[in-house]
Amino acid sequence: MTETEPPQPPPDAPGEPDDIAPHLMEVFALVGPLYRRVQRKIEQDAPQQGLSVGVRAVLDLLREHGPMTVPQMGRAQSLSRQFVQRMVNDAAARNLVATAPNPAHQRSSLIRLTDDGLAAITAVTDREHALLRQAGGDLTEADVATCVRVLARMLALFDDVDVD
Amino acid sequence: MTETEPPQPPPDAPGEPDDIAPHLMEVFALVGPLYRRVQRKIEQDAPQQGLSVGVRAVLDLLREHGPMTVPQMGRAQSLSRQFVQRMVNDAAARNLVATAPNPAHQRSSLIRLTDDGLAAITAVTDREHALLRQAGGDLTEADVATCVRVLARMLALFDDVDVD
DNA sequence: TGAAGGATGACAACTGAGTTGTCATCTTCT
DNA sequence: AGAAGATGACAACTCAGTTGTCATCCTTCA
Repeated sequence: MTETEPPQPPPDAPGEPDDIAPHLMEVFALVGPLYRRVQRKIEQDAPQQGLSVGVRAVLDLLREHGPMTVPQMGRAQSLSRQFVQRMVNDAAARNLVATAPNPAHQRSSLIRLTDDGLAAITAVTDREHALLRQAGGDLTEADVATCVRVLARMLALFDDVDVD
Repeated sequence: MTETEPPQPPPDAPGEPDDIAPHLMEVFALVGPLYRRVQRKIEQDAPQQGLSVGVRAVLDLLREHGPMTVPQMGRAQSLSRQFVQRMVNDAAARNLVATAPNPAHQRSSLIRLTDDGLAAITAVTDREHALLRQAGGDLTEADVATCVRVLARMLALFDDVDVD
């Protein structure tokens, strides 16, 4: 980074020992740029597969969770049902996913990964694993676990923001 | 969250004790939804001020860093110069920022917060502080600091992704 | 059993963030 | 002085994601 200063939180009232709100603001400040760069990187990394972040998210979810319906995926990622549907349609057009009959629901079929889809998402995540291994450096698993905990906590805070 | 499962990283080769790459992938998985929800929340929270995330980022930067030029801000946030310029123009049209002559550069003037701008960004961040205080819960400052460290590390990884 | 109300798929229009491209002018470097 | 780079201005564009609407299907309950 060339000119990015570490954020200087405005001076605190020294009377409040663990008001962590300003520190959480730093997290926000980091999440924005990180999200943008990761998005750009994903596009750069997988132009041949033509995996948009949306399609990628769908494949990821299916690999981790097994076959699901479109609305289930939307809820799981707090994305609109319609958007997920569009991503699934995209993926289906490329033979990355296929529909399987849903025993529990006639109208809403299960979406599952095809072999092509599994190969595609595996290739992408393998590449990312390799990249992230470089990032490892001085970070311990505990550090990362803590980070995940903090982010999850913040995410939960915004849970009430609903969709659809 | 209703249906979000904790991500199940695909089984690892057990021979590598601290391959943290899969855990960093969890961070990715969290950053996306968090970014989206925060964005939505910012809009909801400040509709009266009409602060888009872009304008908000500009005001934030100016408050923390003092007057800067547009290209400096772009580099600091890894955003395109042109985009930042548009946000600054927006903000200037609402009298949230003003241009000051730049002693070091005739063409590229310094952008500074106006009183209105300071009031606006202060109001917004105060509201956010209040929100985040709720999130505090069982998180310690050390936790959050660790989180910031991890995110910063990941961000640095993507530093080469350049703009303009 | 038969509505009523909710969930789903399909399609379209829209917003907002952010980029890319281009050109003219201004600065800086040699 | 001249070349190369930085800046402002403006426009076109992409991409993520939402909102709205309608018709069909599923579920529940009186």
